[in-house]
Amino acid sequence: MLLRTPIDLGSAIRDRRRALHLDQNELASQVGVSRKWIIDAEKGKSRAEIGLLLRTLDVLGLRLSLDAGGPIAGQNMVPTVDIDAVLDRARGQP
Amino acid sequence: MLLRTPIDLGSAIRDRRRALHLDQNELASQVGVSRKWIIDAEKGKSRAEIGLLLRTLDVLGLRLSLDAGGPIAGQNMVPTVDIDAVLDRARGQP
DNA sequence: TGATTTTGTAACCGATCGGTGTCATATTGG
DNA sequence: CCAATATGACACCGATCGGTTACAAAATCA
Repeated sequence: MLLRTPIDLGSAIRDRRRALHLDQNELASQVGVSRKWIIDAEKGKSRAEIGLLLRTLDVLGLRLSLDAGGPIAGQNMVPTVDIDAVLDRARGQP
Repeated sequence: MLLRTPIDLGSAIRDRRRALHLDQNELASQVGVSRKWIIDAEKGKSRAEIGLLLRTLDVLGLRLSLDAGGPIAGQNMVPTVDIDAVLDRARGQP
């Protein structure tokens, strides 16, 4: 699943918690946070701490992976060329 | 790349920022945060807000994906069986 | 249906956030 | 070498965090 917003993350947490048949209290105590925090996180709180979120995903058996946005769906097309190398080569041949 | 800790995330942010030849000020203004925040985030601050982090990854053209931990490296082996279905079936045959 | 469990909301609190500004220390370029 | 740029660290501030407690609403189940 692709994560774009905190709401995506919250939904994933809630779905996974339910799939594992855990209530908010169980999850909270396993993660080491209050039930209030779980509620907010599942609502997609944008100011939630990354550390607590990572611990939550770990407890839920969810893995986060990071990679450069592909050219297909990428709204951030980034060239792979090494600009410095290109310039250095250009300067070497005046 | 696999993300386990906020430090992993911070390193990825720094590496990507440098690969794009952005300084901390450039990145900060594009993300809409202070340079102080970029410094802390790259250091792997565990209490950084998820919302700002997601915006940062977006600016850097990095994508986050989430999936259930596989059985190979998984320290959280979770059975796929639907316990409720199993129990319902058991009750159906007394 | 009634009883139990689960979930949502609110107020209060100390702790910590992120922004701003400044200065010192690398690091880079000529 | 010096100058310019980039990075790190610090103090100060208002805003907001997450924890706690309590109560109400909703969902679940016999």
